Amino acid sequence: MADKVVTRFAPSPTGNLNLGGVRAGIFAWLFARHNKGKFIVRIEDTDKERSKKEFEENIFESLQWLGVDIDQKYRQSEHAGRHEELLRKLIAEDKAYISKEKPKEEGGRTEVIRFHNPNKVVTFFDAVHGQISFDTTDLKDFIIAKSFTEPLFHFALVVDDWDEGVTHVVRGEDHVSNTPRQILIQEALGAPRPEYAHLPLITGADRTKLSKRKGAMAITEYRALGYISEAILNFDTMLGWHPSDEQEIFSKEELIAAFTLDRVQKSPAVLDETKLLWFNHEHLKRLSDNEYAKRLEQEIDPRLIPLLKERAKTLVEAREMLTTEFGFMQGASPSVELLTQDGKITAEVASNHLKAIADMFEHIPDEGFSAAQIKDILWPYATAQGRGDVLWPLRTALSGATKSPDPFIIAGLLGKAECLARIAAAVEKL
RNA sequence: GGCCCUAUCGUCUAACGGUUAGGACGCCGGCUUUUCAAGCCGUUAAUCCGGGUUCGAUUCCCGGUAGGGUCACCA
Repeated sequence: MADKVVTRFAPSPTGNLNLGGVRAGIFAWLFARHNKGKFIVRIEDTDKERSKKEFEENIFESLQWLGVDIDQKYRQSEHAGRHEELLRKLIAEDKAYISKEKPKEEGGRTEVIRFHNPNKVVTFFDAVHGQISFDTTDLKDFIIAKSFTEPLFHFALVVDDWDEGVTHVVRGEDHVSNTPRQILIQEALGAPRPEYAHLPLITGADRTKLSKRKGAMAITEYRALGYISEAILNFDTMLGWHPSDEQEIFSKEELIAAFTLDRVQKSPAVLDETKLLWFNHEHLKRLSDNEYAKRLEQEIDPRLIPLLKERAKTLVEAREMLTTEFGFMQGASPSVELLTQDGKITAEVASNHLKAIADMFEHIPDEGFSAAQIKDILWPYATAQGRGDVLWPLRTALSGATKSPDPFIIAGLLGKAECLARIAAAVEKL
């Protein structure tokens, strides 16, 4: 523990980052930040056929959006010289050799570099699973490079982790079975063994690993759907990790302060979008009004923000509400059916109540025309006359909508003159 | 199939040998300023099975079963 903690996230740029993939990055980063260590992102681009620039960009864009700050960035291909050097060294020491092969496919290569497997049992300690042992004999003399300039990821990864001083390898559980061969390479190279922590997988409803093929959404798609980064970060962390108390909503700083590897779950977790929606709403509610407006990225009456926070679970939903539940801000033209609740209230009753309300409104001074004030004045009347009969016509006269906030809030928002105008228009129709 | 990992409400999880097995999401029901949300209250719901160890197992051990991961000249 004397050494400074160094972790890394090593994605291959072969697809957009999804909740499963980024989880390894988040945990490695959380662990580094919690221990005041260093966090590295290394793009594993040794597979030139499948690696794409756009995916690399998507990875960095997603991390940045989530607030996962990076101390150092590498690209594996930048280290080709070093990989070749150590490949030659291993061969010189007879720990690896050039192997003649019969090509598997048309035009395949006839030579590859294989590792001299010492055929031993490798035991390592995993921070989440405890001790794990493998007999590496099954691995045979596995291939570590296609050629001196084309190392395979097992080899390149070990070299890079060593050179970059990585002390803790935090990654998905799908890598446990890769670990023994990487340890063998480390030992041949004389590289130190880092600590390992293999995270449980995140699965879809079918309980298999999340993958783009099965429609796992990219982080950037969640953003487009109106999710905010605080919620994604919090939710993704809670999938497979749990604090010692019952707190559920965490800010980024709280997550860093609370995160430890020993509270990481051993078993895989199913991704539940419903709970994500709840997390999103909770974090949306916690945003300051200013911040909320900024995230909405559109002009909005600031008085609407607290109401939107209460009702909308995503930013997209909030934007939609501006034209539905809050469409009354732009005007209202209720039908007679709406005003009378499809005839449940007679036109005469509705009309009389509206006239009475207009009269009461007239007597409220402009500066006292607030939701609370209006309610105080109207409530006794509504209670005496039948709340449904009074409040429904009023709400629909003002909103023209089946769904809206309550009539007092609407009235406060519209102001006295507008209310009187809309009530008069409704009375006219009845 | 070999090897490895895992196993508590539908889902995320708590309980590091002794609890009426706790919380959250969802569902359902109720209440509320009788629209729609939100909010509040409540209900429903779980230790995979079988053996041990122990005075006592969700917890420790073994076996079974089930699920997953991995077995590339991908990462």
